Amino acid sequence: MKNESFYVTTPIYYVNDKPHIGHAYTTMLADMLARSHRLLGHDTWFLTGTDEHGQKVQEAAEKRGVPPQAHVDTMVKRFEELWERLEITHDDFIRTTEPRHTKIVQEILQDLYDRGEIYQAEYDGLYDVRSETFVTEKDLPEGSSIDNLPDHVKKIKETNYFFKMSKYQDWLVNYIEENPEFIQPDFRRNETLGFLRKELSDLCISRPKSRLAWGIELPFDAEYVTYVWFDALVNYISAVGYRRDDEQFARRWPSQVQLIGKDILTTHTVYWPTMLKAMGVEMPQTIFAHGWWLSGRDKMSKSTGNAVNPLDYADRFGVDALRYFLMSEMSLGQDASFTEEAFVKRYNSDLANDLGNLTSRVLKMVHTHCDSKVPVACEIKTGSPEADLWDQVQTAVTEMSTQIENMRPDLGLAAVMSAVREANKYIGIRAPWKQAKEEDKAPLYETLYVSLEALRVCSALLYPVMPAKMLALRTQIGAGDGEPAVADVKVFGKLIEGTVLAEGEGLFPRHQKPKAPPQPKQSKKAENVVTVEEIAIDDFFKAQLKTAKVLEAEPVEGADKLLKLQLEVGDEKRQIIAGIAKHYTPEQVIGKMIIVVCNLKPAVIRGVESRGMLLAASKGKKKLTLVTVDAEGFPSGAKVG
RNA sequence: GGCGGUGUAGCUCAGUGGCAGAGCAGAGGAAUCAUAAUCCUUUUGUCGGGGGUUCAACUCCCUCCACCGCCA
Repeated sequence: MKNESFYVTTPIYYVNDKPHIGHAYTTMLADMLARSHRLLGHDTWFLTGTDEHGQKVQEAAEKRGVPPQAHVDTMVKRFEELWERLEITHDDFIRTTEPRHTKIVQEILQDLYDRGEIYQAEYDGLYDVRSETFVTEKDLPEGSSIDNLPDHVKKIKETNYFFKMSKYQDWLVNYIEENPEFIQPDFRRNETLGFLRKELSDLCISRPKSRLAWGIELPFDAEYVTYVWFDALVNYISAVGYRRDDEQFARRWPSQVQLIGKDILTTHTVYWPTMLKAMGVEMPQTIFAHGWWLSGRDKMSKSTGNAVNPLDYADRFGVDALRYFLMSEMSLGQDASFTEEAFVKRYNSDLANDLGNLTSRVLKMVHTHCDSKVPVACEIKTGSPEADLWDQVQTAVTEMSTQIENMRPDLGLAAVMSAVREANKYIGIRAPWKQAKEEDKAPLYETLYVSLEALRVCSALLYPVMPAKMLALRTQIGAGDGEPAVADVKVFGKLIEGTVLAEGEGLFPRHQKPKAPPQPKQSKKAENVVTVEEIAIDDFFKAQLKTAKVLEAEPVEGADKLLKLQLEVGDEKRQIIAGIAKHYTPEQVIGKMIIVVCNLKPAVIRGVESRGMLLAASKGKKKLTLVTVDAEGFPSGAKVG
C-alpha cells in the first residue's frame, strides 16, 4: 500500500536561528501538503524538527553561562510555539539531541566505518571559523592571500574522518538522469548536474573535540564529534524508525517529498543521496527546492532590517490569511516578493471581496428568507446557470488536486477563486433578492441552496490552506464542524435541508487602507518656489537610520572624492563608501559617531562594496559637514528617528 | 570566465507553429442580497532588439542586449 502513504519533511531548522518567514513558509507548505493528503485518506506523516549541535550553539550557551543542552531546550520552544500559532500539524518533531537520533547516527557511522566507507586523513589547509568550513585559497575574500589571512580564516593541520562520497559520483549522476522527479524543479536538477560535472571530493564528517565539543561523538574515536551533515540529514530517517522500528520505517520510507530552501540544494541532492546509497537505503522520491521570499526586490536580511516577521501579519490579518497569501503568491520554486501592498491587495480582493463577501451575502439571505436553515435541496438541470456554476466548481476540484500533485498550489488556489467568482456571477444572474419577492419561493430556495453547495465545496478545497477559517465557514453554512470529507466535494447535494446554521462573525473583514494624509496645499504664489513633496511618517521610517562609529577610514584608489569607511553599527561591522574626501581626511573621521542609512540597497562604487550611506549636511559644493551624535560615548547601532 | 534561466498589458504572471490571455490596477455602466462589497462592458501590448527557417514565429534556430541563478 506504499502508494497510499505520504511522508513529507521540512529541513530541521538551526535551533539558534530566530524563526523567520523562510522557516514559516517551508513549514506551512509542508502542512498544506500534509493536510491535503490526509483528506485524501493517505497514510500521512509530516516531520519537522531542529538541528541542535554545532559551534554557534556551543558559543551561545557559553555566552549565557548555561550548558548547551539547557540552551537548546530553551531555544527550541520558539519553534514549537510558532508552529502551534501557525496551525502546523506535524506528526513528529525531531531534535538532533534526542537519543533516538544520536544513537542512530552513531550506529550508521560505526557501520560505515566498519565497511570502509569512512577513513581517516590529515587535513592541512585553511579553515574558516565563521562558516565552520574548510576553505581553499580561491575562497578567500578579495584583498587577502595565504600570507595575509583575514581574521576568521586560520591555517590548520589536523586529522579528520572522511566519507568516501567521491566514489558515488557516477552513480549519482546516473540516478539523477534516470529519475527526473528526484530533484525538482527541473532547473535545480540541472544545477545539481552542473555541480556534479566537476570532480566530487570526499566529505569531511568530523571535528576534533578540542574545537567543537557540542556534537555527537564518533563511535570509533572519542576525540571527535560528528560534523553537521552526518548528524542533521540523518534526521529524516532516524525519526521514522531506521534501525529502530522496521515496521514503521517500511511504512514511511522512502519519503514522497522533502522540502528544502534553495540554499541547501547541494547538501540535499549530493551529500544526502550518497550517504543513503552508502547506507543501502532507498532514495527519497522527490527533493523539492522552493525559492525565497524577497522584501520587494531585495533579499531579506537581518542586517538591513527588512525581514518580514510572519507573526506581525498573522496578528494583523489572521494566520489563515497569511497562509493563503504565502501559498497563493509564490509560484513554487521561484522567488516571490512579499510586500504589504501585495498582501493587502490579495487579502482584500480574494478573501474579503470575493470569498468573504460571497459568504456574507448568501448567509444573510438564508437567515432572512429561510429561517436560518439550509433550504430544501434541489436538482441541477443541464444547461442551466446552476449547471454552469457546478461545472466551474468541479473544475476547481480537479484543478486543485492536479496542482497539488504538480507542486503548484498557487494555480490550484487560483482555480478555486475562479469558482468563487463564478458563484458571485451566478447570484447576479438569479438575483435572489428579486426571487424573494415572488409568490413562489422555490426558485429562491434553489438559488440559495446551490450557492451554499458551491461554498461547501470551495471551503473544503481551501481547508488545507486556511483550516480554522474554513471550519468556521463550514459551520456557518451548515456543513458540520468536522474536517471536510474529500469524497463529498464531487457530489452535489450534501447539505441537509433544515440544518440550522451557526451564527458567526464575518470571516475576512476588509482591510481599510490608512486614510491618506491631507494633500499639501499647492502654493499659488511665485512659480519659482520650490515645493517639496510631503511624505507620510511611514515613508520616513522606511529608511532605517542608526548611529555608527567610524573605526577605519582610507581613500579609495583612483577616486579623489571618496573615502572607504569601516563602521561599527552595534554588534555589526559594515563598510561604506562616502563622497567626503574633499572635506575630511581619513584621520578626521576616525572615531566619529555618525548617522548611517542601514537598509539602503548595497552598491558597488569604484569596485568597492558600499553597504549604506552616511548623513551629511551640505551647502553648495564647498561646504559639507557630517551629521554626528552630540552625546559623548553614545553607543553605535542606536536607532535614529 | 563556464553552465543554466528569465524577458509577454501599468503590476504579478499564464500561454501556444495557426485570431495575443488571466488576476490586480484604470475607465464607463448595471444592480442594491452583501464586508464601499458584486456583476457587465472596456482601454493599453514592437510578446527585450536584430536576423533566419516556414504558407504561417510570441512559439523553432542563430545572434545581440538586460537581469537572475549555480559554479569558478
